[in-house]
Amino acid sequence: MPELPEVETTCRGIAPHILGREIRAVVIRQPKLRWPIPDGLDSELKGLKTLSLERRAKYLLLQTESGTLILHLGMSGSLRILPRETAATPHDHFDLVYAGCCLRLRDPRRFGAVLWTTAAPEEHPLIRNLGPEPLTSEFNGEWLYQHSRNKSAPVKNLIMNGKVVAGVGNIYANESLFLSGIDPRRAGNRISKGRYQRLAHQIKSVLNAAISQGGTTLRDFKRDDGRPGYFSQALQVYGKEGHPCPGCGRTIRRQMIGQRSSFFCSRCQT
DNA sequence: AAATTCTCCTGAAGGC
DNA sequence: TGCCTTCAGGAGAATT
Repeated sequence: MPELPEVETTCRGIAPHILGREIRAVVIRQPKLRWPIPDGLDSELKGLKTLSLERRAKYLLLQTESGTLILHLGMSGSLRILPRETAATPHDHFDLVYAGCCLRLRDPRRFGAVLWTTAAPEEHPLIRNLGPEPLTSEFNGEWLYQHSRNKSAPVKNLIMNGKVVAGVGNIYANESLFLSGIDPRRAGNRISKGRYQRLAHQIKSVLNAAISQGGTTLRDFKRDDGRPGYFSQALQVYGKEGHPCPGCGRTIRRQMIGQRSSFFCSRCQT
């Protein structure tokens, strides 16, 4: 599924094709995504230039002269650049047609979103309350420590809470907790500042590593999207129930935490 | 306020 | 081979 690194990879891969280019047409084949694709988007967008494409959390912000298109890939979404508007398959819900290419959203499970705002995107309700980007210096162990003092819920919930830090999904939450030796079930307010510093460091480290792997898949935008990308080779615990822990050999456990599958080693993670 | 539950949807996987 | 059931998963909304 597209987590932050894949969204970042998508952003970098697509931007060169659409920056500065004019949107010639909009095709909406299936408006029923997580929220309906707004009516009248075609007349709204037609003729506008794409000024920038940026990632915020797992959102992509496509800015034009008169507003911003907010895209989210949900858990099965993918964006591709096609040389031209070609025949659509059943889950190709949305196209932005440019003069020289077509940007197409495919999303079988339709958890994604295409929204439009004419206000500053950082003020949009979906963006406004997001915490800092995990790869910025604003996000660090001190930040996690400060935001965990009144949280008795598991630390895994804390780092997956977008108001605390934006865009850390299930895979990277599991991985970073393993790499920092923290039990995902441990209450947020029962973790020392030093351990939070290690955790913040590992979150950055694992996201950066995955982004650089995503970079190697850049050319492969046609890749089917349901399965993990190349970074799956580097996963230590995610999806590894029953496998030996890479650190100590004990069997990796799986347990639901906050309605999410969690994988960990009960010897290495305390 | 914090924590938990519900919800959207469909491909994949498992059972028989 | 094929049908039926179950489940995962991002994240906002509703509920406790």
